Amino acid sequence: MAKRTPRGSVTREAVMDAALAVADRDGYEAVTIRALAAEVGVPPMTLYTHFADKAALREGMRERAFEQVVTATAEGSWQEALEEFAGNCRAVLRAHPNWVPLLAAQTGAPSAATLRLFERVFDKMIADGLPPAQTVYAVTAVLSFASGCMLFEGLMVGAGTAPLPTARLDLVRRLHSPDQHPGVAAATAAVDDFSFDAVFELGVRSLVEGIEKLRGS
Amino acid sequence: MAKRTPRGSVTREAVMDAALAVADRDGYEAVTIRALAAEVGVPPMTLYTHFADKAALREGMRERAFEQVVTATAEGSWQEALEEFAGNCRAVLRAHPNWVPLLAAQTGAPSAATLRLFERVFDKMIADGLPPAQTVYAVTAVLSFASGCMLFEGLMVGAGTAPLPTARLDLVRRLHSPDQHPGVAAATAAVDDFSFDAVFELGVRSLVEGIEKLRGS
DNA sequence: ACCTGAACACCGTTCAAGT
DNA sequence: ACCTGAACACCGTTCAAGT
Repeated sequence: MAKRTPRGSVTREAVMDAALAVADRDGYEAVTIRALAAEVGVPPMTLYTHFADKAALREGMRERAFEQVVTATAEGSWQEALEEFAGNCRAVLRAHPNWVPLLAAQTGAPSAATLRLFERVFDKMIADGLPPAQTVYAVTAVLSFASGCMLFEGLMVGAGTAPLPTARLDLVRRLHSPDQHPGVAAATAAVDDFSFDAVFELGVRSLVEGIEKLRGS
Repeated sequence: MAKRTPRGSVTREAVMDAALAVADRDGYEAVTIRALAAEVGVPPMTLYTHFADKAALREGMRERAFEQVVTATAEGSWQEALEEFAGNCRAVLRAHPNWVPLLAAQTGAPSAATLRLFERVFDKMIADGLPPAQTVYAVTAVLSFASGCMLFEGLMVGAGTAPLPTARLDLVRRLHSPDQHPGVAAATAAVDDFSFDAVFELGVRSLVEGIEKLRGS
């Protein structure tokens, strides 16, 4: 599967890191084969030694970025592990808003780092009495929520370019006619400190509590 | 803002519907200006009468697709309204898996249809005693989860091309070495009827319950 | 004034020429 | 055998020529 590294040349990891760096600096769309080749310092066609096509490049970028999420400690309850996991997703994507589109990339086999994280969480949940099957549901739900949250936040604040207060103001301003939508106007007017952090925490906490209830079933 | 429709030509809505049809039939990537022009039956450059650039086209597609979600009834509690809303998101995206990448498109002003939905949900939540500010958090959380769920499902089953049991089997097969990850292996082996529907329902229910708790605060 | 054909500056990828 | 330059078939968009 994995092509061997051409002698004396860059590694696959270095290529993926360079691609992530280009996305960080110039935007997700700027990651072209030619631009990446310039970044790495090799002729464009040489890059195909490290991936089959552009979809494979994106998948490699996504997996490489995900490895930064999997820095969880081995301590604590599964509840804490799940919250830390979600929090790491958020931290990484807030630090690198241009990586958000990678969430929509096709997936391949999970990396060893990913499996190590799942292993730890699954073990804790089973030890706590959760039905083994439900652990998969739990992790899927939390990961989905975290992904959707980041996607939605990027959508509303323009991929992290605007500060959060601006996002709220924009939301209010976008209301075409407050007269026709008094409920929306009242709700948005009452939010004077809207924060995606709060939405994120509310969601993760609610999901964890919902999962906890599965213990008795 | 909106360019006026050229006389005797197609409307903006028709262009967006045609774009959604192309995505449905040939895939999201196949929606090029030239392919869309052929679908509509006009010269490529004529399309720029209806949108400024490709990003605006994608935004128009997303908004148009979202209008299919906003078919909620006016009856029932806000809990039911939120669940119906999330369910509609799921139904539309499962019927049109090639539209999933639209979730990552930049957003513009919400359409009148979107506001009408929010209006209804906000009104119900406020009438039920929820703090007005929290209603925004609630809707954001549910919408984020629904989006993330569809994104994640599309990621795992290849944008709806594979049936769900296959998705589970793939998940298990992707485990590099079951020996090294007994917890993961046990958890996935115990899941003999993994269903994204169940994850979706678990998540939506948990989020709604988490929001309900805000009533007293 | 509005519409749109031709042209431009890209893009991902093929393939055969180089080594 | 492996690497990669040139070439191909696209792409979104500009712009000036048409009406």
